[in-house]
Amino acid sequence: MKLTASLSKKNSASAQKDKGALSHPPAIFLMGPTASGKSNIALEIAKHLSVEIISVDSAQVYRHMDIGTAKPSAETMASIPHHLINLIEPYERYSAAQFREDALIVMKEITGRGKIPLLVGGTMLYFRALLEGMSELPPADSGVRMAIENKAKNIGWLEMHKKLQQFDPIIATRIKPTDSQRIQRALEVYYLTDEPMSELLKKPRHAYLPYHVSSIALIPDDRITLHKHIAFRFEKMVKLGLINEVRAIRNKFGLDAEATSMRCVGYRQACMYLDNKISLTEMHEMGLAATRQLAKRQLTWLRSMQESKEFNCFAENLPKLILEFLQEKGFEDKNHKSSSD
RNA sequence: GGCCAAGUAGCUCAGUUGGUAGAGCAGAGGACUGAAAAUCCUUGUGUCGGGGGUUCAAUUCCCUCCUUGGCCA
Repeated sequence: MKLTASLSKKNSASAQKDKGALSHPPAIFLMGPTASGKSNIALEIAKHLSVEIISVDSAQVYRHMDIGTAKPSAETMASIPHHLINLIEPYERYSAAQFREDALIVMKEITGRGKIPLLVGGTMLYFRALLEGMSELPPADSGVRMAIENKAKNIGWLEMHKKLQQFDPIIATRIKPTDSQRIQRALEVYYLTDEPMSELLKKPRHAYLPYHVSSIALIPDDRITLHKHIAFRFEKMVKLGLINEVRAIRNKFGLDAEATSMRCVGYRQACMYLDNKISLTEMHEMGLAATRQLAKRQLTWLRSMQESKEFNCFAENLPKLILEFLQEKGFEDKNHKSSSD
């Protein structure tokens, strides 16, 4: 129960940016690894501020995937507006770029209603896409991707990497010959645009975010406690019927283990179990490990973002401290509006 | 109680014809531009169950004890 750090890196540039940003409407970012208690804090904030919640979560965009993605309950969603949840079917595709687009629209709508957008989630790439924008690159093209994949099946990704080296040596040094996914993307961009991806990345990004953002990161100061929360939550999901949920989705849509949605933590392991690849015990163990690894990667993101930005970190689930922090930032409690300042 | 097998990294197990040991998984750290809950990189010293013996040298061979399985009583 303590504040680990309240870093606010104030260089002249960011101070200047702040001044300009004052005219912008406010927005709150609440980030944290899985099972860190983001949702509860968000609800606590919602009791005091006029907010609408935007989910920043690459798994909650899928419909029917409720248990394993820890979606808020129907009651919660009814009592306070939630956005960017249940957008697509499990066989469809979403992306960071799509998120940025969607989030900007929803944020504008919320602001238009005189409310504050509260962005809550653990998909740090999405947060970054929103904050820093994305380069102008072509969207995924399933035809091109399939062609690349088929070629790779024949000659192997190492050879594909060598190809990439010819088209775009700069990006090829950045991408490891083992990183099939990024090799595929870089080749895809080249085939679609006839330009090396590294050139396209040099051009200025669309980074416009007309909001005065206050960022909060929930960083548990004790990994063991986080792991306990993760274990507790995963077991709960299994008890609630995670495996049945996965079975139903696969029956309904005929998805195989290759589907992006079925690669989500928990879903992937449930698929392996349903395909008789692993036992039930192994499903538990592997699901837990995958969740821990996800949390670790999310924390890596948070640490690296912490170094580059104004960023306020809280150790534990401390609604009170966070509300105080938000009040310092100028947010007024809706329950006693006139009293403050 | 008798016989057999096994005890080596957090876990599962290799291995050393005697020169103090290494894989997978887990864990930790990192990268990250339309799949990101994805994809990928780096990272392995541990009384080789305890004690004793043989030996220049034992985790390895011998004896003994302990523990855990299995079989027989």
